[in-house]
Formats: sequence, structure tokens, C-alpha cells
Amino acid sequence: MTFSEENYLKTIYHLTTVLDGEVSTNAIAEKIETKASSVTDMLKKLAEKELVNYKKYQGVSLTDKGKLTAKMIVRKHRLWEVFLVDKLNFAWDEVHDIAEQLEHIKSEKLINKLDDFLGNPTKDPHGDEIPDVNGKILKIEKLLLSELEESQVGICIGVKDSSAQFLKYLDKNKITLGSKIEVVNKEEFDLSLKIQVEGKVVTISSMIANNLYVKII
Amino acid sequence: MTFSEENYLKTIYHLTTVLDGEVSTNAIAEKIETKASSVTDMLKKLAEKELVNYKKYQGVSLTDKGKLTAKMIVRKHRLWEVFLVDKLNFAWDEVHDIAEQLEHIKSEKLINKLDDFLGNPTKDPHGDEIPDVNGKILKIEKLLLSELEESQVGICIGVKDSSAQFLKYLDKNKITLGSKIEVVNKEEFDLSLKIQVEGKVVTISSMIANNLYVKII
DNA sequence: TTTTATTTTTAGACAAAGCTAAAAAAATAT
DNA sequence: ATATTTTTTTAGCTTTGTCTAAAAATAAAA
Repeated sequence: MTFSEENYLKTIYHLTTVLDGEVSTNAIAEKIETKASSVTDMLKKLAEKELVNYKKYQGVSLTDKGKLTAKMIVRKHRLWEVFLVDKLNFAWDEVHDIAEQLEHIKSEKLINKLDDFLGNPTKDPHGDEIPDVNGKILKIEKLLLSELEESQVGICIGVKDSSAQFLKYLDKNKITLGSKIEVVNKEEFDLSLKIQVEGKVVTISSMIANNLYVKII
Repeated sequence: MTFSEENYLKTIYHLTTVLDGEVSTNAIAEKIETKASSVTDMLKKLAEKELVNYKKYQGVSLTDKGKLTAKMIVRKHRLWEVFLVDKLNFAWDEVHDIAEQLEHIKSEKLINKLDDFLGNPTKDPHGDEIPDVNGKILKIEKLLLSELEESQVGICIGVKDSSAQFLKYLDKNKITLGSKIEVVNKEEFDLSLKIQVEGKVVTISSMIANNLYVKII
């Protein structure tokens, strides 16, 4: 399994969990920042190895084997992120690119020992679930902040967009995992929200509210 | 800097510290387990980037730039080995191959944070010196066990050969870094030694004695 | 000092993963 | 239902790092 093959599998996995159904060649090309023709070439190779179901012009889906492989990559990525934040004191917006490299290190024993060393965490620093050694994921009830009604209160448990820009915005506004957020007011016109966090009332756009996961208490 | 370029630099670095002087194409080929023709190709590329001094048929040496780059790779390799042994409880004979992968992860910040997390160690699990952030190496007076006279005592401070086989042999004979070793008897004929470690007297071949570093107390 | 052997380099090919440009299929619009 | 647009695939080329086989340079031996 090459570096590149792993990146394709991971991308297809992420796209299926978001869009679910078959994934299009173009969608993959956009995520990976490559050309559609390169994607086609790789899909043929992955199909050859029975990691994806691929029929010309019909898009792809992962086989069971492909899905498990993808989950193991995601597992590695997220465990390394926990290591970087919890042990090396990186900020949550700094870890993605490094974990992107570390996820390709090949050693079952390493990742399982790392898992133990970290105390078998079930969530990464952005609130995303970490697949266990068998690929099992603890499903958690998540709502987008934008789905709350006025005067409802939620605890922030994750981010949908984990780009550095967004994470820095959250830091600036003192919103972190675990923050208690109350929806003070919903503006009908632009769907912006007035929320109360850490005692302060701030106004956030619908785009922000659409990228924050909360659970109701 | 590609994965492959880094491996060549590291190999040339190791060969110069052992053999010092110019390194031959064949020596590199043997270490990397590739063909001499491939080595020639790579040397041209590294020379182009001013990482090595290369003249046809004359062998190579590292430029200052190349040497620093190589040292940074060695630094990463050895720090990761410390992490694997000290934090994840790997045995000293298990860490080489994993560190071989980890040494190529690109992030200055990561390696310096890792260094701090580990308490800025100066030696890896095999007793090899870890270059600091500037490439400085704390030189230590080392003798081979084979250089001791009868009845001299030394403390084991490193291994020259760090292959898993040799390390396992040492484990089996209860020899680790820090072990106090007394040369009870030297056999003229085959240069084998009778030594006392941990109270027990064992006989070791000259090959073993030639691969163990000690310091005299 | 020739001859022989060894080492190193060159030349030409190949696989992986990417690209561009053109062809083919599918989806949309008229 | 046909025409147009978009998406996907194919064909052929590039780069990186490898290889084999042959040529050139150096080293060793007679």
C-alpha cells in the first residue's frame, strides 16, 4: 500500500461519510487537488486490489476491505493528533498537516502502543471519533449549533470544519470543546445567532453555526 | 528533499564517520541495497543540490550543508527511538525499522517539541549520541570491550552493531547499557573473552567484544 | 608495462503517479 | 428528441528512482 493509495482511500472514505452513496471522480480530484484523469488511473489500481467497487462512469465506493483500511488510516491520523496536542502541547489548529504525514507510518504495534500510551481516547482534539483497533466507531449524537432553537443550551463537542482558520476563529472567541453555548437569539434574515459563551454574548454567522457540533444537556 | 535523497545522505554520513575520507559508490550501493548505477544517478542529483562533493570515479563526501542535513535526519531517528523505548516501552531491538520511517517526518517544530518532551536526551537506546538542534554532538570517550586488558573493568555505554540479533544476544546474556563488565580472562588464540557481568562469568567471542563500547571507571 | 580484474559510469528501459489534450459517455437544456 | 454542456476516460508524455547491459576508467597482477 503506497502513500498515494492510502490518501485516495482516506479521501473516498471521508467523502462517503459526508455524501453517502457513490463518490464521483471529480469530487475526489477536488479533495486531493489533482486531475480527474489521475483519479481514474488510481481507481483502476484500487479496484484491481479489491479496495473499491468501480465501474466506468459510475463512481466508486469502498469494499469492506477498503473501508477497514481507510478506518485504520483515520485511526492513526486521529491518535497522532491526540499525541501532538496532549503530549507535545501543539494547538488544535497546528496538528493536521503533521498527522497527515504520521498517518502513513506502518506498524500495527506502534499504533496500538500509542493508543495505550494516550489512554485509549475515543475522540481527537477536534471532537472526531477515533476508530478502535477493529475499526469500530463509537457513534455519538451530534447536532449542529444551527439546529438549536432560541434559548436552548448545548455543549460544544466537535467541529465540522477543522481548518486552521476556523479553529483560530474559535480560539479568538473563547469557544473550545466543552464550552457551554446558549442560543440567545436567532436572526431570521441571515440565520446569524446571538449566543452566550463564557458569560459573554457574541454574534456568529450561520456559517459558524453550521460548523459547530453540540450536544444538548 | 525526498525520502530517497534523505536515505542516501544518511548513508553517506554513516559511512564517512566509520571509514572517514571519500565514500565509494559501491559502499553506498551495498548499504542501501541497490545497484551502483542507481547510486551514480543519485550522487549527480545530490551534487546538483550542493549536498555532496562528487567527481566522477573519485567517490563522494558531504558538503557542510549535506552534513547538517544528514545530522538532522540522524537526530530525528534517534529521538524517535528514545520515544519508542522510553514512552511506548518498545525493546531496544524493535525500534530501528520504525524510526527509519519516522525520521522522514517533516516538521522542525515537531522534533524540537519531541526533544523537550523526552527531556533533551543526549543518547539513544543503543548509546549513540543524539545531535542537538544545531547538529552539535557531545563526543564521548568510547573504548571497545576488546581493547580492555585482563582484570580491567568497564561500564557498557553503547553498541557498535545495533542489529536486532546482536541486541537480543545481549538481552539473553543480561548485558545492557550501564552494565559493569570485568574482563576476567583473554584467550590469545581466538581473542575470546571471559567476562563477569551481574555476578556471572560468561565467555564471549571476539566478535561480540568488538561490538560493545565501554568506558573505564 | 602490459594484461586482467574491478569499479564506476553511461545508455536505454521500466513502473508509479502525475499531467495535457482529445475522445467518449452521461447529464442538462432547448 | 436533439443539441449542448459537463463529467469521465483514454492516449500519450514527464519525472523520480530503479534496473540491466555495455562501455569507460581505475586498480591490481603478471
